Amino acid sequence: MKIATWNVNSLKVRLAQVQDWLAEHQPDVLCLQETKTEDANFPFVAVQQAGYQVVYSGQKTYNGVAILSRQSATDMQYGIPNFADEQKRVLAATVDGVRIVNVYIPNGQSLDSDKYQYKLAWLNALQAWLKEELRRYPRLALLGDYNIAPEDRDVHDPAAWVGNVLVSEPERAAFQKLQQIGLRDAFRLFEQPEKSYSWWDYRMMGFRRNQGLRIDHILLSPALACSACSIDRAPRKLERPSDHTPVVAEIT
DNA sequence: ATGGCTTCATAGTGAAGA
Repeated sequence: MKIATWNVNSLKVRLAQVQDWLAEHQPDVLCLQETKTEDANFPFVAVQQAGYQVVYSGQKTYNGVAILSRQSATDMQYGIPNFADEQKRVLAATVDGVRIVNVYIPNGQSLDSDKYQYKLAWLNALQAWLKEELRRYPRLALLGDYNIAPEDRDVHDPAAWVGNVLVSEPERAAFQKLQQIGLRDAFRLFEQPEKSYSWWDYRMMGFRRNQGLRIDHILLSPALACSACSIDRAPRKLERPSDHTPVVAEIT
């Protein structure tokens, strides 16, 4: 089963790229973040014509998540249970016996921002929920834009990023806490090229100079075996790309 | 250099992203 995650930074702008990517890679599941699309405007006909079913939870301007799947999704969960949040950042569903949890974790903006406190509280609620969810669904995959670079090797210039969101110690601790409840970083189960990133700043020719971060991840529960995991840089080279690129894993 | 791009909502710029 091939599963993937991609922050598209507006599904409206990136729809043709998503269609092309689906046709080329034929994933069983594709989790999208930052669709920035209200549910009433979701392009579900285009997705259906590409051969996929889809569930989505979106809003105007910001956030928005969707799960595209070959087989139908069941037992949908919108948002983190018992965690009040206007922002559409979480969508879970079961596909082919695998619990797919699609997350767009808050950015945090800066360490002194209220949004950073929101991010840490959000991560705490996510971890508490997933601990329960793993009991209900031993076969679980957590995919999405985490807005956390787990280690210095996931950062093009760690010294330049000190004191920034995405790399701070509390954020990395939250990531490790997800690993402590059993989730494994699929990407790090395999030998990978050095300087592997999933996001590059639009500015300063970030992609051309490979000044990026690895902040999009696929975490897998112990019950899921994984035979491959890679980052697909190709869509980042297209005209009008998303600043993120897809991460793909093959699980059984 | 608190910039630099891109998106959205909006109708000239501002917020937000990472």
